[in-house]
Amino acid sequence: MPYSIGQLATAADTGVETIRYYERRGLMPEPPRAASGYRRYPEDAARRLRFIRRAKRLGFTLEEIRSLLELQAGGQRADIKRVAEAKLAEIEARLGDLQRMRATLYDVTCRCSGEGSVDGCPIIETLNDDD
Amino acid sequence: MPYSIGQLATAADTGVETIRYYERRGLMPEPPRAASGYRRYPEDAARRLRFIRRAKRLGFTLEEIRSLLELQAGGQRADIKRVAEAKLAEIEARLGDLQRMRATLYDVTCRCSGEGSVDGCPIIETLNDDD
DNA sequence: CTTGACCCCGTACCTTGGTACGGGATTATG
DNA sequence: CATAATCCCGTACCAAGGTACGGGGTCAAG
Repeated sequence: MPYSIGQLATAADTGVETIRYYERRGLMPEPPRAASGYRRYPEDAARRLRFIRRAKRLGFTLEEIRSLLELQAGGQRADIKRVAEAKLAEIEARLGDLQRMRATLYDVTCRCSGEGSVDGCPIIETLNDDD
Repeated sequence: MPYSIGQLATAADTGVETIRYYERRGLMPEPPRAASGYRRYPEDAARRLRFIRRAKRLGFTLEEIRSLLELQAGGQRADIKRVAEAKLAEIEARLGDLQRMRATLYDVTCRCSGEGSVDGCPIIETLNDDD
């Protein structure tokens, strides 16, 4: 007994609009239709939606997830690994950026007494000083 | 001798459109105009643009920068510090998210041999397994 | 004094990941 | 069988931070 789009949305804890959006983006295959035009999803559709959600949590974009799903259905393990390693590198780069931001913000908030006028506030001075 | 918007853009290494956008967003004050309607920027306009760029590099949004600029021109140091501490907390939260992503991605790419078909690929299995 | 570079303004467009709206058809419930 | 819930489709809208475009006015050099 196939799912309607609403039942699938409930089963996968997502929105109907989201499923239709994923279909437009090529992440969900176009399902067969009833005579009325209603989408009829097979059992494994919910599994695919969960795959998408987990991949999102790992930082993959929808476009990347689309290609992971393609590779899952007919690619080499090496291709998958390449995609994952690229994402790992990207995340490490973002981590580096954020760590630099944190270091500066931490330094600057520690040095700010939090009392008095803004004149001489180390936070403002840091933003005004040359790099 | 005041800057034209193009000269200011060159001096601050930004785009003309960006300056006009910052003006609309309330980050740059509306400058006096020549009789022709051309904007005439005072000397310190470039300094303000550099302030904005540095604040962006620390992770502040334009809206937050707008309020930092307001506070700079008449606030208490405590207000500045509150804004900076909130941003620090936000960045630390994002760091936590990214570190969790990195840990999983690192684990999963290490466990993937990178050879053979996708069947049994630990990356794909991780994405298919229950949380 | 003409030509090109610059400036004006308003508006549309871009990315990413959806969400909302509206009008019309269908299905499920009481 | 009437009515509510669900579904269809296309399109518009949201955040954020800009970028691009088009039609027209202005300024500087040759």
